[in-house]
Parts: sequence; structure tokens; C-alpha cells
Amino acid sequence: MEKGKQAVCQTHCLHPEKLDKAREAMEPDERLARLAELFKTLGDFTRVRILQALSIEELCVCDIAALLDLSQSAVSHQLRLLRAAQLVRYRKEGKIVYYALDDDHVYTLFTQGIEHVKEK
Amino acid sequence: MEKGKQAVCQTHCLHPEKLDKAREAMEPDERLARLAELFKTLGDFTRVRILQALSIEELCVCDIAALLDLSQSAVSHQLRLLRAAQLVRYRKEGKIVYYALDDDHVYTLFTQGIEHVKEK
DNA sequence: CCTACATATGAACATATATTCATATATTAA
DNA sequence: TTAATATATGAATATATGTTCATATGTAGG
Repeated sequence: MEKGKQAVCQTHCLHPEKLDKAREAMEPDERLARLAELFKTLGDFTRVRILQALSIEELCVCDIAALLDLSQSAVSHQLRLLRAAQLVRYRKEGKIVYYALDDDHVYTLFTQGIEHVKEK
Repeated sequence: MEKGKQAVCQTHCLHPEKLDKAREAMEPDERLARLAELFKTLGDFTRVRILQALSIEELCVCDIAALLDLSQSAVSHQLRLLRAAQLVRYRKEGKIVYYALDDDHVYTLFTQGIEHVKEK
């Protein structure tokens, strides 16, 4: 994505002052990259349903699979991604593993999204 | 994803009361699907950068391409997705098209995400 | 030890998606 | 009209990603 990029507009439409201002105020790329990763993790139907379920109640892997009609494997794989994104935490009780939302911040972000969707 | 799904756990680990409670409180699938789409649209580095830029200032397509060092085509394609998700709006002034965040709700969702990322 | 069971994970496959390239559309000016 | 320019878009390609299948890991009980 760094080479083929042809000549963008001539000059007429460019607004140097705006660009300067924007350049200054931009968040660092590294932070934006992590933000994109966070949203990407949230951006899947299966994962959204899992998070919704966990926002109601702590559940074990089997509960989630049964509730959402998914295979145990599929759920496990998705939980791994959610764990990596620090969106869920877990505790083990014998062979059973219970998952829950990691913190209220996740809940807030999630419900904020719900509100947005409801309004459209 | 509806057939191979093997036998989930036997019964020992299932929590019927929890499942009932969760089933009742779950948002409708259609809403969760739209939420996933929303997050998916937000979940891309290029689009996140575009939104960040627009959260600072209204910009034309050329401005965005120059600011983020992207081809005009790539920017246009992404703006199409952002438009479809109602995350940005635009106004035309001659041949120049200016884009801006669609509303404060988007801004809130976006900054909320930034906060989350900053804290980790 | 061995068996059963809950969960995790690697590989393969099928699908989705982001960018590039080429080209189309729309607007202004001559 | 024709030329120039800003933006949009279709097709192709390369990469990413979600699910399945098979299997591994970890834990409890006999």
C-alpha cells in the first residue's frame, strides 16, 4: 500500500492548514492500531453474542455453546480471541471453566454500541 | 456451523437456570448482528485512522489520502463502507467532496475505545 | 494405572476483505 | 464540445479469518 498510490489530486483541493492541524492532533499510529484490533475483535456476530451472554451472567464453555447453538470448538476458539483482547476473564473450577466480561469498561463499550444500533 | 457441532458436554456442566435467564435477557439476534457489523466497520486500521482524522476536522478525499499516505482509490473504497455504516456524512462543493463524522454518537464510541486502549 | 469428560488447539478449507489497477462519473472551465 | 480534475467503482488478487475435524491437555473418579 505504499507504492501504487497514484498522484492524489493536483493541489487545488488540498488544504495544507487543515492537514497540519490534523497531523498534530492525530493519536499515535500504535494506539490507533490497537484500537482497530479491539474493534475488530468486537466485530463478529459470534463474539458479539458471546459477550452479550456474558454481560448477563458468568457462563461455562458448555453453557455458551448450548445457548448459542455452536460447537464447543468454535466457542473455545472465539474465547481465545476474546481473552487475547482482554475482553473476558475466566476462572477454573475443576474441569469446568467459567467466563465473564473482563471489566465494566467492556460492558460500557458494548452497551454504547447497542445504543447506537438501536437509534438507527 | 449448524451441523458438525458435536455433543457439547454431557450435562454435568450445563446450568439450565443460567441458560434460561440468559435466553430471556439476550438482545434480539438482528440487533446483535447490526452491532457486529458496526464494530467490524470500526475494526480496520485504515478506517480507524480516517475516522480519527475526521474527528479532528472535516476533510476532502484528497486531504485524507495525503494525510494518511493512501491512494485516492483506497480512501474512496473505505469511505463507501463508512458511509454505509452511517459513520460519516459528506457534502459536495463543486467537484470536491468533504467528509465529516456523522454525529457525536460516533465520536463518543470512538473516544470510548481510545480510552479503553490507553488504559491497557 | 485407566476411563470419562470439559476445554483447548493445530491444520485445512472456505469465505470475507483491503488494496491496486483500470476505468467510469461528475463538475468546472475554456 | 473538449479537456482537466476530484471522486467513485468494478474486477482481480492477495491476505485474513471463522468454522470444522481431529486430537491434545488437564482434571476427577474408580
